[in-house]
Amino acid sequence: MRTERLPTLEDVARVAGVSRATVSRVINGIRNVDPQLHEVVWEAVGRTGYVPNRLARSLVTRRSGTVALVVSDTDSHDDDPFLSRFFADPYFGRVVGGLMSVLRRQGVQLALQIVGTDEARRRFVGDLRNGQADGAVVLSLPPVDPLPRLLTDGGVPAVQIGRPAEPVPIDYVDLANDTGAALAAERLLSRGCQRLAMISGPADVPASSDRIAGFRRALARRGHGWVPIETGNFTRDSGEAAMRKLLGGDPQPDGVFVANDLMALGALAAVREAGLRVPEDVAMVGFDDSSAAVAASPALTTIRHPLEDMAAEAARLLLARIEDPDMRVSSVIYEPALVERDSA
Amino acid sequence: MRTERLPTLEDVARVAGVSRATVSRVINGIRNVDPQLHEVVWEAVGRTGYVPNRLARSLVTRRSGTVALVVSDTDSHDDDPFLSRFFADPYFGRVVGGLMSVLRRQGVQLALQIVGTDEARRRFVGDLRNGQADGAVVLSLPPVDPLPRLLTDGGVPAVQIGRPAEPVPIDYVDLANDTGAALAAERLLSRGCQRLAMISGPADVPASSDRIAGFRRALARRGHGWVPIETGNFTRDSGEAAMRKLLGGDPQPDGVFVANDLMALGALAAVREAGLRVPEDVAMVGFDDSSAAVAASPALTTIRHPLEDMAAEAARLLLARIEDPDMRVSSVIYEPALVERDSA
DNA sequence: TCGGGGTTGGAGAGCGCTTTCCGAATGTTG
DNA sequence: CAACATTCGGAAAGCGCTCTCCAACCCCGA
Repeated sequence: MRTERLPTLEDVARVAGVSRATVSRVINGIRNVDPQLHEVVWEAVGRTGYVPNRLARSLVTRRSGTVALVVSDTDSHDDDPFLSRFFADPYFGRVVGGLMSVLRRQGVQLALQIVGTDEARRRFVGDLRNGQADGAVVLSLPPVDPLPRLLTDGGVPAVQIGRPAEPVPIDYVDLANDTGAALAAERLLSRGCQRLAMISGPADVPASSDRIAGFRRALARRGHGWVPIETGNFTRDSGEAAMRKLLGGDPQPDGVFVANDLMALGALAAVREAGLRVPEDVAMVGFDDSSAAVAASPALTTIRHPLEDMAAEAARLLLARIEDPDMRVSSVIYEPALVERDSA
Repeated sequence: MRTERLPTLEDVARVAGVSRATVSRVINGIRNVDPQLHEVVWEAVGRTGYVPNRLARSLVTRRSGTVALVVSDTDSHDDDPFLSRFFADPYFGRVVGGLMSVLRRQGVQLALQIVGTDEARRRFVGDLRNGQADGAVVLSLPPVDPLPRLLTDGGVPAVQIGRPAEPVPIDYVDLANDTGAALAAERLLSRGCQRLAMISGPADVPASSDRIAGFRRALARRGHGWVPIETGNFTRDSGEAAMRKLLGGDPQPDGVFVANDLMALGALAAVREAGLRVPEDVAMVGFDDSSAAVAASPALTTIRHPLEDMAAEAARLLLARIEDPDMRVSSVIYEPALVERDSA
């Protein structure tokens, strides 16, 4: 069976006794076709087991029925351990799941791309302009990423997940990171914590700086001034290290907002190591509501965000822009929620 | 910039003052081309910003430079909550990461597909035979899946991750699930547990039945007879329920092997609820070494498997089969390892 | 000087599909 | 019944590329 040629339009046409053009019309549901012929053609399609060749079709229509999910990284070469960690994190899968939930229904395919160099980005944009995919969902790893600009300049429909660090006229969906941080601050305050602190992510990534800003602003509004902030890099170990530093400081914090659950896991360990209890001595709220939050002990009070919904919206936005490239550039911001558990 | 046509081979040829054919030869690195012309052509390519149109190229070469990662489900229709859980699980991402680590290096793209119905499967195979992708990596969700057979019958290069439930002449990579279970059994035994039990996954999925068989066999070899086995479905809650049943039984187990970490989390809760301690009263070993294992309290002793490596090997296997479709069908089995932590 | 073998590069035929353009057939009206 | 509008289906021109032929040309020995 291997090498046998698949039936083409031509074959179906022959079987149905009509021309290629007619078969094409029937398959694509263009009216102007006698209902009788219509039926004859469909039968021939069934009989031959014909499956349209998407490649050939795309070549002429300039529509591929595919969108690309592009992970944009900088200077990453082949064995980037950071990338591998990125894929292992549920974040990636949740995005894919959210995208798929809407794309699938529209019969749109998802192609995955990683671009780690400027050359790769250039080719990627070229491929899209060549019709390889109809648009792109962008996942930026580095804080500042040239890709969104390249895409918009190239006239490629694109949606970014997460606010772009630099202003670029691109559609995006994002989380109200500042609101989430404020939620955390209020939680800590309302349980009576006096000496707050924060463990943040890298200050140059937007999600991170928004969380810092939101936390600070919420405290300021409640009359609290400066608070110590230690910077981690979203890994467990960096959270542990940061917490150690915080605990060694003066005053020792009695309430900590940690910018993601993974770091909070490390922070929890550091607190335990110091012989202190959570939440009695140090209250803690995380961010993400990852599976680690439930597994942690004590279970983590944290901030949940609807990543699947966000990704689904990104897909819808992208589809809309593909349909109408002149649509006004827009962004959709989702609100996070506090999940109360045992750590604060 | 939006609608401007991209340069084609023809354009490059005109700029370089040669024929289309020559440019094609240069781009594809076919010798037989005067070094001087070679240079002229490359310069023209640079000057025009030419990017080959993959679609057009694939149409004629019947090679797409793409492989498909297909998630095969049955009777799943649009909003399958199970599917969404599947994507949120690190399993999916780790597979993608592993695949990408080798595909990327070869300049091969990954396309993601979900097929939930027989019709979808049929079209999928048709698309592949039409050259949409050069091969497929199969991830089967249901215990028995018609897709592998369809693929091999259609002569489509394919590799499955995980042993197929029914014998199908398809390449696959798998984990020595039985060895992993045996490792768990030995650990429990060697710490002096007398009354062992197991919480398994659905008995009809191969990974699950292999773990059951491995566990039973290891115990038998050490002279232990029948042990109670409760069946869960790999979710946290099912693990909790199963553990409750086990604890209500007689004799009450003092050592439990749980077929994945997520269920172990639930089991841990059930033990705590019963007022018992882990590992003193009940020792527990999980499976997967997921991030939940570290976060759990006590941290889970568990079985680690090299999923990224397995996926990478799957990619290599697939590439090899694409290269040589007549290659002997093969499978690669990976050995798991015990990760000692606090629960056993 | 001529002919043979080996290179090079161009012309052109597709890959499988969509879609414009037209002629034929049918229906409608005065 | 002529004149026109309307519907329908076929022929054929591409979409951008690869690759098989084949003609032109080179170098060499006879």
